[in-house]
Amino acid sequence: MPEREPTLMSGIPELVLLRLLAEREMYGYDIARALKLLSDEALSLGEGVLYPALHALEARGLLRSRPRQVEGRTRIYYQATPKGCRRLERLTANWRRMSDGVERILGARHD
Amino acid sequence: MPEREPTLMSGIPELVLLRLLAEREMYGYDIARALKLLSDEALSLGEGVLYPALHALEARGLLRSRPRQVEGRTRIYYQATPKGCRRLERLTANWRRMSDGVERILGARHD
DNA sequence: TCTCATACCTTGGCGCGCGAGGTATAGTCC
DNA sequence: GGACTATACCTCGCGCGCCAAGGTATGAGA
Repeated sequence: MPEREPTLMSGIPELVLLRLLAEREMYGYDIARALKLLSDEALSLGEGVLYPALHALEARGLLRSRPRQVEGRTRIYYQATPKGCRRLERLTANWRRMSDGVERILGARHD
Repeated sequence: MPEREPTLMSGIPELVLLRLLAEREMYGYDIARALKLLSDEALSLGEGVLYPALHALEARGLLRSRPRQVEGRTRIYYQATPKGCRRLERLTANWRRMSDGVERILGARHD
């Protein structure tokens, strides 16, 4: 299975989720709050993006989850696997490459 | 018609095309070469992206085209309209916002 | 009891990037 | 003349993945 690269762009959810979860365990609702805060609203993933993304990443072995009971509520904590961390490195490199490319085109005079 | 914003990401083709064509007239084949060169291969739009995108942008009134005969070949030159330029400004601002958001998340320690 | 915050989830639509494939002319090399 | 490359345009269909909308359930405070 060739593990297709995400196209040109989009794949931001995958990138940022792996980034957050490579550092510490978090649960869905928490992630949503953190993203909004950290990115100054720019990267708020709706729940219709967030949860399916988490499930898909787990199914691909990039995340691992465990449920925890906290104050009578069930939370599902996710965390990046080693495979997920390697994937994160690749995606980060892709992002930089692509982002630099856009900046070069936006920034320069081309006449 | 609310003229929907492109989602989270993706819309890079629209952004870079408008950027290039806001400055000077170019034709398809030329654009493809320029993008590869300027972005160091990172942003090479295949023809299956490029031409449909140009047509769509023209249909929306963001580009204007005129055919020219050069050395026995027909080239179709495109150029951004004023409306296209205004759109470019909006998209550029969106890109910065979103790009900064990603950088903030990639760059920081979150523990 | 009502509402708000917390916490999870699915479904359907559809935009759009992309690979693959198609047409045609001009020039070059043998 | 035939083959090949570069130039120059185009379309079609697949499918990924974003997103809005809607659904369930618990705990806390008014």
